[in-house]
Amino acid sequence: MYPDPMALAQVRDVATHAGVSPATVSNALNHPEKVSETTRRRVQAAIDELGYVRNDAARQLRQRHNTAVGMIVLDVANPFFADVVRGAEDSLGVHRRPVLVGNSGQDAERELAHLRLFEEQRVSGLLISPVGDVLDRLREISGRGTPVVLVDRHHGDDDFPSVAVDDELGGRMAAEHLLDQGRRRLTMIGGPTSIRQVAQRRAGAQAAVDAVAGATLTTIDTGAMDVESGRTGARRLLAEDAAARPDAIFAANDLVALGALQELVRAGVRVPEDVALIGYDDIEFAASATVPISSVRQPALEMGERAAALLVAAVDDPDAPPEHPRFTPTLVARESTLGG
Amino acid sequence: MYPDPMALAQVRDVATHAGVSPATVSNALNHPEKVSETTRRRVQAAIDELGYVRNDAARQLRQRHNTAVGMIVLDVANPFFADVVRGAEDSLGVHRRPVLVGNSGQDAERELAHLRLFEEQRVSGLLISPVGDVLDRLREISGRGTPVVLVDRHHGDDDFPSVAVDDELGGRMAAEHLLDQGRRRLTMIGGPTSIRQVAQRRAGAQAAVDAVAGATLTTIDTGAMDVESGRTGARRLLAEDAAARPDAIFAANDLVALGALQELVRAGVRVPEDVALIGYDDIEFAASATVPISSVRQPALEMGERAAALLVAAVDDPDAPPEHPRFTPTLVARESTLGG
DNA sequence: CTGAAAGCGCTTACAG
DNA sequence: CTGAAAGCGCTTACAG
Repeated sequence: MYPDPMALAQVRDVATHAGVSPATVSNALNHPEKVSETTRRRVQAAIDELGYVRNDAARQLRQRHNTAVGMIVLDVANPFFADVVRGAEDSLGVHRRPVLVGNSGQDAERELAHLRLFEEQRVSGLLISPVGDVLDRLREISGRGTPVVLVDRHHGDDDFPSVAVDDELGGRMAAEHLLDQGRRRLTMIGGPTSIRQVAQRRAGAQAAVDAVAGATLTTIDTGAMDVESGRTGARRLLAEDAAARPDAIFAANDLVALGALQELVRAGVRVPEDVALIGYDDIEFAASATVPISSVRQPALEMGERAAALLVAAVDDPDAPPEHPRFTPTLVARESTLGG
Repeated sequence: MYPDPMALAQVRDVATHAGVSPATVSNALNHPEKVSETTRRRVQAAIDELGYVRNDAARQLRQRHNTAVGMIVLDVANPFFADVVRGAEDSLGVHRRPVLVGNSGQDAERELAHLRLFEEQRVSGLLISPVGDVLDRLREISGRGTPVVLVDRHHGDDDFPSVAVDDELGGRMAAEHLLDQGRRRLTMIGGPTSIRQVAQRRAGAQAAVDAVAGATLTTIDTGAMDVESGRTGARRLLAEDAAARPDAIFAANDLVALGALQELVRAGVRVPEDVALIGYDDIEFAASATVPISSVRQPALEMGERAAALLVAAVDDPDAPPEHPRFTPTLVARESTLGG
């Protein structure tokens, strides 16, 4: 079906060219200390001359070991996850492990496809921030020998290590901050609520609201968590009766907050005077928005680094008890919630 | 060195379990039309029961063909490239080709490492926006049979297809817009200038400035193109004598523009009254900045889609003459350059 | 429609 | 330090 790649040089060609055996070529490449200086140089010269490029599939098949690590994230276009990935890459780079990144885009099917692909590739480990209901699937994969580390998520009964931030606490911090500013009619924008992060942040906010008499929390489920969803959510909110309108918005993440802000500004609604606005993640762009956006900060880089470290530990010792480090979110108050 | 993965089920186990031969298992999986309905179901049942997961390395070795495509981008954390990747993924997904993304992070060494890894993996093609001086390297790779498509770059004498935007035109548009607003002392912030995009945008801006008597263009080379570089660049600019200060900034991309804006606002410099500011790429966050930032828009999604299409075409017919579609940038004027 | 045999391109014991 | 032989787990002609 596809054109045959032209005849590439193989170990045996290199061997012939250098006047040694294939085994020696392989040793020169993989165990240089086993080969004499002279031979090594002759082999290298032959490699350069022939433009030999090792076939990784054959190598992996024989070695029964793939150094690469697979990473599946909710949304690569979200700067928060971009930073988590960067943290993992930095950490794994030290161990000379390439990171293959798969983007689920909050789509459960794409998530499954990536899981399958990575397992077929026999990656040495898997880092994942799950969208769908894949815990059973992950248990199977892990049971077959591929270590799994959960990123940005933790179940009490998890069989695998995880790195998480206390989302319930974060949600509570966001809501308490809004309440402290005198706001009482809160709305949360984001979704889908089936995503654990969203549900937990909402639960935390609900707890804070319940503790204050007369305070309320409603929800606008946008089904996604990008800038466009923020715009949609804000539009739905603006369609409501102005009198009943909330006086504070808790956006499930900063992308949503940015979209909501755009729409509010366009509609002439003043932030924070008419509506206070707080986001989540504290991505770089929150601070430089039209109105600088308050946010609940998560340590993205550190989370990625730590997750990678847990994975390397699990690869080295599959029987070690799983750790579940938990990071604490911090509130970053800016103009969008202050001085309203 | 690493713990042996436990004995996973293999085709022969599935075959035994289903009471057929390994060849039939393989056919059931890869050429279902060659296998009877009953047999196919028995095989599938055995697969499910044993939790068989195909070994991709063995498959690839035998098939001599990898469907995956490798993509190397300058900076995954830049929303512009995130969109280019998304465009490529959308387009390649239709052809059922997974995209493996490698991030060079504007680092020539990481770029080479990814090139080597992808070629060893025998990816069916390579999409790359090059950082370093890798054209010779790419010619070798392409000569060995891996089709290469250049993204966001075009050399007149390229042996491979490419997708590009006219950066010189974009640079000229940015500068002309600033000049039209009555600005005369322009500064470009970005870098390194060794990156072709930066050099060409600058050349275009220079041409525009040269056409206007009394207009000048200076450069602040920041060595990188992220938000932090924008801050650094603006700080260096603010350290200059206020009288000699430029009245307009052309940031090499929007991340740099956002960083510069942050620093200017902090220093109490008014945008656009004291200094006009224009960026490049028109990422989503430019429009929602403290002061909405003017920008030169590049069609990121379309570029990714088109590049992927060219790659698929090159895979299907390696001897087709390379195409070099070129997109036209468009100016998006916002508050940061208007009404100063 | 099904199966026996060969082979993809490496690396790994093992013997020398 | 070097090489002959075996084998990693699949898929592909080919024969039946």
